[in-house]
Amino acid sequence: MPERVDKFAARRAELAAATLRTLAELGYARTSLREIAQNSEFSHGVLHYYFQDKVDLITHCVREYKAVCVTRYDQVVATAATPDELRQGFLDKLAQTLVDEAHMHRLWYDLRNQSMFEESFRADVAAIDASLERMVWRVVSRFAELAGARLQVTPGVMYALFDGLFQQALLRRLAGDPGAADDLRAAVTAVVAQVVVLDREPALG
Amino acid sequence: MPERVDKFAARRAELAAATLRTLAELGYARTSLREIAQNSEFSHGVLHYYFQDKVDLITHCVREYKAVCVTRYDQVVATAATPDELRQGFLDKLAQTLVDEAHMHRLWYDLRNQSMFEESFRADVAAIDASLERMVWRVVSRFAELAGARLQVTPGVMYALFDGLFQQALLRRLAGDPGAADDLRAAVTAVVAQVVVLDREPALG
DNA sequence: CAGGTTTCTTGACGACTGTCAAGACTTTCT
DNA sequence: AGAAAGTCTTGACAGTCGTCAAGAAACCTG
Repeated sequence: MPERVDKFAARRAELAAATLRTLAELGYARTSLREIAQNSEFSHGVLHYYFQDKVDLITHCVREYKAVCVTRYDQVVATAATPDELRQGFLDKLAQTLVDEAHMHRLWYDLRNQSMFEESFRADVAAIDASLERMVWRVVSRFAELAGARLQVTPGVMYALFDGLFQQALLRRLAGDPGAADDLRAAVTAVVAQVVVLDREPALG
Repeated sequence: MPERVDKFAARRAELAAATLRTLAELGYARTSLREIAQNSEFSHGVLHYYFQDKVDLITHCVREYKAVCVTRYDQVVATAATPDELRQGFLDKLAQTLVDEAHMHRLWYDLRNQSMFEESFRADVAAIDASLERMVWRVVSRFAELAGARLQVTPGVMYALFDGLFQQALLRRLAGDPGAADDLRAAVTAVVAQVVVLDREPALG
């Protein structure tokens, strides 16, 4: 039994990977099951053997996607010993993933947007969004700790700010703007400078 | 001739309105020409009489959408005489449009996301994004002027921050969260407090 | 090797898509 | 009035879609 279920799970993961590739390439609106199958080594019928229907398939993919994303900066957070080291490491990874995984990021925004229309995605998307928020908060709060500073905004606001900056950078990047990554670094740096305030130095009177 | 072209333009606008209604309701992925026609008083064939194809139709709608959005806060900016008045008026309109026009906003995010996949939308979407950026900047720079304060971020960064906050609020609002609007007001207020700094009072040492 | 189970392919179904041409209806013009 | 131009409907086309059932192929177990 355990071997059977492992093989079954492995196939599911294989097909999920093909689905994610296709979604990242074409977007949700133009991704079909036959196209997904062509991006795998199987035929289109097998998808209904491993997944109940299209929503089940995509939901499963979104959940897998979560695990990958959420740990992106954990290494940096764990090893950085100074605020500068943490900021540099974070900005490096941020700029790198903007460039290297642009297609996956646009997929995430696509699916998050679908959840505004399709009730069925809403719960999973909200859970991932919350995970990303915690991820950002881990980075920023650790930075404040190392810098001996206080944070002037809540985790939710912090995440929204970073997400807005990243999304704008992604739009520019996908439009071919070569300065997108550098500008993102500068923007994040500037915003952090406003929002992270040294102890005993309140921002506004 | 001028009457003819007016009538033609009026029909185009009428069909464009039906298209926007449909897109706001179903999202880009599930909007078909027949569905659009059913939301108008005409049959599906007429769309190809007034528009070249589906992309032409949607592009035209996106351009019309722009004109509506971009002037949302102009009145408030023009009439507000104090920083508090401007902030109150801006926050009121912001919270109101979040609730009243949630469907149109999710459509905008949907189309902006499509531009990450479809080259054909990219130029129009980028133009609208730039207009929105200028709109935000008109509000914020006027606020700084009234308050005798300096802005610590660029227009692009400012817009990205506001957009990120608004998008998170929209997600929560569409998920049924009744506190989304109030939290958006609080978040924007908090961020502005960090980013708008009184003259001769630099933010960080 | 035979028998049964799991896995995968094939082909079909009804429904839906964008597009377009043929023609009917309406309006305008002479 | 009739002719012409503009407007709109209808129905069809070639595709594509998600889904599923029938059966082939591969695999494991006896």
